[in-house]
Amino acid sequence: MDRACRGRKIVGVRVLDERILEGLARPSFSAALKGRSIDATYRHGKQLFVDLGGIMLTIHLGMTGDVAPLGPREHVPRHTRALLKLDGGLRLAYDDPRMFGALGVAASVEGFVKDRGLGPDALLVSADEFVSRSARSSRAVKALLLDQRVLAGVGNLYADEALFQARIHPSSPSRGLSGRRLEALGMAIPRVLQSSIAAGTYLSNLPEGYLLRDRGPGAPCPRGDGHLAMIRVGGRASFFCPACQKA
DNA sequence: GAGTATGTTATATG
DNA sequence: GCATATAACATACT
Repeated sequence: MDRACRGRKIVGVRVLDERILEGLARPSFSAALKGRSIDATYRHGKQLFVDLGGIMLTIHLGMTGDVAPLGPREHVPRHTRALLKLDGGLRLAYDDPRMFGALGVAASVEGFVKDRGLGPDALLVSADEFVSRSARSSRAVKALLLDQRVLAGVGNLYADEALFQARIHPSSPSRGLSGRRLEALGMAIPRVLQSSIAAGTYLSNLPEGYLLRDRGPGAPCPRGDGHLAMIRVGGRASFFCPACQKA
């Protein structure tokens, strides 16, 4: 998106379904964006920001959202909820079947992060900082990983992977874990995310030994320690190896 | 029709 | 007050 759109001017805004707008209505959203140029793009956790010089367009993809630059003849995706027309004939589609994502406007990245109480970015966080933010909680460690106020950017799948790599049972209360264990988890988080990026987010392209390459009930443990089990933690399906991730 | 799904948040319950 | 659980959002798929 940055490559395709940086330097372009927004010449038209079409909101096809107003329900994806967060905190403002169609007319003010369009007015805020129209005529502005895309200066830069930023990210904090799962939240995306498009710097329009003075204001930020905020984008969250939810579970099924996608931002797609479209060529002049290219078809608009089926569940496009908003369409930005850029100069030079380029269009940018926000496609989101389940509409769990959202578009909005914010004054700055810092302000947005503060307002939402988002934790540090999971890709950049140090193991020490992760440990200090999670060590004293009685909550299940997986619920902490998914709590964007503790750490911003880890979702259900990558939480499972990081816990597997650190050999931690997903429902362990984090305060019962040794400093060493928590530190191993803190180191696993950015490593897992980097691997996923390197794999183009295709789970089958992840390195050997990753649980996510075959995450399903009864799938073999990549370490050869039996097979995976599924439980619910924090309402989310959680796959783990009962043999190497002991409670 | 039931149940599931890579997310977040408001409300309910213990 | 705290933590956890559930519902809600909307669509696709098995």
